[in-house]
Amino acid sequence: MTVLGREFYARDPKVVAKQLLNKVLVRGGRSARIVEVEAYCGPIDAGSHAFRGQTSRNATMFGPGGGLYVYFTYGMHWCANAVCGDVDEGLAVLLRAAAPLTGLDELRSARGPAAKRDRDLCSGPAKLCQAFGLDRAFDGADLVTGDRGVTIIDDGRKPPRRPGNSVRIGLSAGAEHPWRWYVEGDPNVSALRLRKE
DNA sequence: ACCGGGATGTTCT
DNA sequence: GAACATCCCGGTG
Repeated sequence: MTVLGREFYARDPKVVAKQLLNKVLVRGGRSARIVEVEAYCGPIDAGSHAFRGQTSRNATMFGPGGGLYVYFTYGMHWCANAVCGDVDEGLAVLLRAAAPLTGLDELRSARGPAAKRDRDLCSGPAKLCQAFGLDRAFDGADLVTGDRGVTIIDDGRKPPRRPGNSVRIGLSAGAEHPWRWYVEGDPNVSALRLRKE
């Protein structure tokens, strides 16, 4: 039961992404096992918010690894990333889905009536944020120090030896990169929808 | 089950 | 003014 340290995040996000599978996101009494992630690789990645350089929106991505980058999208949703690498690199891993472990009542009440089954609580990046109450107020929090009460821990379960892999979901630019990984067979992994052209 | 469309507002062109 | 790292609901098979 150890909190992931700075050195865990200070690497290539494609490596960090795979290593984050089966780690546990914690906020207070709420916790869930991470089962689906995507890597976003800065200036070389047309699908990344960091592709066109630093702005006020994505500033957290350019901070040190271990930061929590929370952004607003589609007019109503929040998504959370673990920042990777070093200062000014603009690298991150999007937390896409998780398997609820503890604090189920809190997760349910935060998600509302649309979440009928436990697998509806955290089976998508915006659902996960809603379930954990992550919004603008958490952008820039430090996962390493547990700043603002959010952290990621290792409870001893190893990442899958052979994770599922695909292109990333919902992108137009950068859609060719196969930088999504997930725990094969987990019911909380979000549905793979192909983007209409 | 698998589609299609609407909600909703910030960000960048 | 368009795009957007999404979700939910109501149609149809």
